[in-house]
This record gives sequence, C-alpha cells and structure tokens, in this order.
Amino acid sequence: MKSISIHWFRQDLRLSDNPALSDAAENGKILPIYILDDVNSGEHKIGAASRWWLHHSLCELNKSLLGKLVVFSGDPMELLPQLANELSANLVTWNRAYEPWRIKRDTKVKASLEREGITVRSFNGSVLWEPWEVRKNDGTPYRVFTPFYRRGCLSAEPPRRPNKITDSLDLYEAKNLKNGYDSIAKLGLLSKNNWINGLENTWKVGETAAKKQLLNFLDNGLNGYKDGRNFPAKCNVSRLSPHLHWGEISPNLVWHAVKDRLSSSLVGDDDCDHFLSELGWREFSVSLLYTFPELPRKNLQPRFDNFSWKTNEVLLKAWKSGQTGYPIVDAGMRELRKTGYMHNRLRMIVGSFLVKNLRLHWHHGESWFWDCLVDADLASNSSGWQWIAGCGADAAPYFRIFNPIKQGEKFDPSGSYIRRYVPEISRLPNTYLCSPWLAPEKVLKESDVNLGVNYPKPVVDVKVSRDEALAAFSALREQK
DNA sequence: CCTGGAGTTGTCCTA
DNA sequence: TTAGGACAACTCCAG
Repeated sequence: MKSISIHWFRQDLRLSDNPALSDAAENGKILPIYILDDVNSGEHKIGAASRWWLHHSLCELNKSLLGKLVVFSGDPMELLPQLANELSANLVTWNRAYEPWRIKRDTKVKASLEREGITVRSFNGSVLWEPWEVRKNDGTPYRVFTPFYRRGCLSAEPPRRPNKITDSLDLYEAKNLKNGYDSIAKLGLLSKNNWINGLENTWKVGETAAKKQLLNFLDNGLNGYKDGRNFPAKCNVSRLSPHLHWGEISPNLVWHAVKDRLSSSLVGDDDCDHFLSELGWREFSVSLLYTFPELPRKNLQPRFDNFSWKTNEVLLKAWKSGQTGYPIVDAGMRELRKTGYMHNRLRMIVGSFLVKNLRLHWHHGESWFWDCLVDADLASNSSGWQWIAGCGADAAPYFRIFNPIKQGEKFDPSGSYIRRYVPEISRLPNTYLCSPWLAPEKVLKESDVNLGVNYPKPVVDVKVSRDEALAAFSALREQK
C-alpha cells in the first residue's frame, strides 16, 4: 500500500509551482485539505471581501483537484493530528506563511504532529527571498527599502525558477470525509453584503484566471508601466495582488515571466525593473512584519505614540462611504467598496487624506481596508498604512501631504476615473471636476450638481487641515 | 573610525 | 510661466 501524505493548502491555492505539493506528490497518495482557521487568527480574522475571494478560489482549486479537496473549519492544532492518525498518514506538507499568528500556530502544529511520529515538511512557496535571509552585513534587518532591495535582494541568490506543474497527482479519495462544493459552501464565507455583485463583475478568481491576468499584463500593461502605473484610468497596473496574496500564482512565476520579457527586449528595461521592484516592496513588507510582529498595531517609530489624532465618527464615516466632497478621494473609496480593490495611486491619496487632512488614526484606515480589500494582506496593509502615516520604516516625510485637488487633476486628467465612480458629478467640466465647490452656480446647475444635496460640500478645508497637520507633526519633533 | 551622499510616490513659495 | 529650494531626521553604505 502506498503511503499517504496530507498537503495543507493555505495561501498557496494553486497546483503549479507549488513546492510543498510537489513534495507530497513524490511521497505517494495525497489528501489535499484546507482549514478555515478563525480560531487562531485573533484580531486578524479574514475580512469580508477576502472571504468572498477565498470561497471562489477554493471552488476553483477543488475543480482542479477533481472535486477531491477536503475542507474544514476549526483549529488545525486539533484537526491535523486527528486526521493524520485516522488516515495513517506519514507526511504533512505545507508552504510557509509569515504572519506572526500563523508562524506561532504552525510551530505548534508541527511539534504536535512530530510527537505523533508524523513527518512535517514546510517550503517556501510565497516569497522570492526568505525574510530571515535578507539581512545587513551586521546581521540586523533593513529599515530602508532601497538598500533592502538592491543589496539585500538583488545581490543575493536570484529567486528559483518556477517548477513545472506536477502532471499527475495521486489523490486520496476520502470516502468518509465530506468534500466538494457543498462543504466549501458550508464554510459560510459568503456574506449577504450588497457589494458582492460588484466583486463578481470585477474579478475572475483562481489559478487559471491568475495566469491569464499575468499574460494580459505582460502584453498590455508592462510596456509603459513606469509612468502609466500612476494613472488609475490606464491599464498599466498588474492587478495581480489578490492572486499573489492567495497564492493562486507564485511570485517566482511572475518574477521570471517579467525577467524573460526584459531579455526579449520587447518592453523597456525601466518598465520591467520598476515592476520587479514592486515585487520587491511586497518582500520588504513581509520582511518588516516578520521582524516587527507588532507592525499591524504599534507605530514603528514610538514617538508617534503621542501624536494628536482626532476622534470624529462623522468624518470617518464620510471617508469610508466616499462622501468627503473631494471627488478623487471619493472615487477611490467607492472603487474599494464596489470592487474590493483600489488603484495604488488612490491608496496613497485616500490614505494621506485620512491621516493628514482628517487626522484620524491610521488604524481606522488599516482596518477598513482589511475588511474591504480582496487583496488584504497583513504585511502589505500595515506597512503601507505606517508608510503613509509617516510612522513606519522608510516612511513618507511628514511634510509630504497629498493635495486631493492637484492629485486628481494630475493623475486623472481626463476625469474618466472620477466620472466612473462618482457619477453624480460626471457632467461637470474638467475644470471643476476635482473641485466642484469652486464651480460657478450656473455651471453646477447645468451639470445637475446640487452641492450639499446630491454631492457633499468638502468635509474639511484642504488648506487649513494641511497647515494643522504640519503643526501637529512639528509638535511631535519638538517633544522628542 | 569618520564622512558624505542618497533615499517610491509632494507641495508651496519665491525669484 | 517655470525652475529651484525649503520643508527633517535618520538609515544605510561606500569611500
């Protein structure tokens, strides 16, 4: 009788270039499982939009596995040893995860399996460089991106080439275990939220879709990426973030696909290098979270603990619902709510607005994004918010405050992004599209805009709030 | 050991 | 109209 191994799928919902799955395949029969773990995740329980994604991704994975994926909900600490004993499995494999709570959990799971005499092997399936390997010469972690990436990553061993897809998986038929679509549905990942339709109309989920999106990006987005990535109405960004987060595609596959284009000289070197460095930012975030497990909650720069944040439910609600009266901000926030995604340029604009103009704590932004993003990732989300708030590693300088009017005019010059998400002002001419309150009464009337009625007046004065923020940030310096 | 230069993403004022 | 400097402090690294 062939030996049986369990492959525990987590953030590696794919068959190709999956090191842990390949390892299990060499051992014999495989029982592929997924465990929804809301027990150990604590305050980082998967958010609503991400649950939607996860549901569909599991369905796709199950299809690829011919309906033989077995899913559970509960504590892997209890489930895995039990299951392994029941099947007399001799091996459990998984690809490593890097969030602090997962590391803690996996360490315990591994120990308890090994106590039962079961072999556990874990692999790198999610990052290009292991976070503990990227270190300065003195052994300490980097706190600045450029040396981290150039010296720490680029001058190290290059990322491995993706493995070929394992052609035949010998899947274990677990007759007494429930599998298939019904059991995925029973995880209850889908909520009745009204934005689910928007998600369905925006995304194709799963490994096949991820590969297709990569090709689409290579053919249509990569050329001109360096500049085009700043314009939300253009199609230069990859939109791979949710696929990468859930491991529907490996970063190695993406990395080498872009590298190959680079050597084919079909696209500009600058464009390729710039995109690769964005993958570098993903690595930097993972590394930061690995090194500073408190990153999601604690300011990396402790002097920010005394910052004079405001408390204002009305302003927070206006921000969340895309009703600030600043069209570019509202467009971004509505894109998020509608599609579970926000263009990178907009993440900076709305982040700067929340933290600097409204002066509300970055935690509010972080947790709203966590719930709304299909690509919500603990490392990227918390390091991103700390960056924009100025309290993180290699953070934005305090005086870098985005002006929502200028940013709109500069990066959405045709106004098509704003018009798509803020239709009630779509008839305003470009001159006033980013600042409707400056439009003459006559123009407003002709455009069917009634400020304060069908579109809000600005919730704060951008000039006044900027000055106040600068003062607040200066106070922080003096006090130190 | 010291020293100097450089560092994702901006804005405003002045000349 | 446009270009340049100010707006900090700190981290990293090469020389």
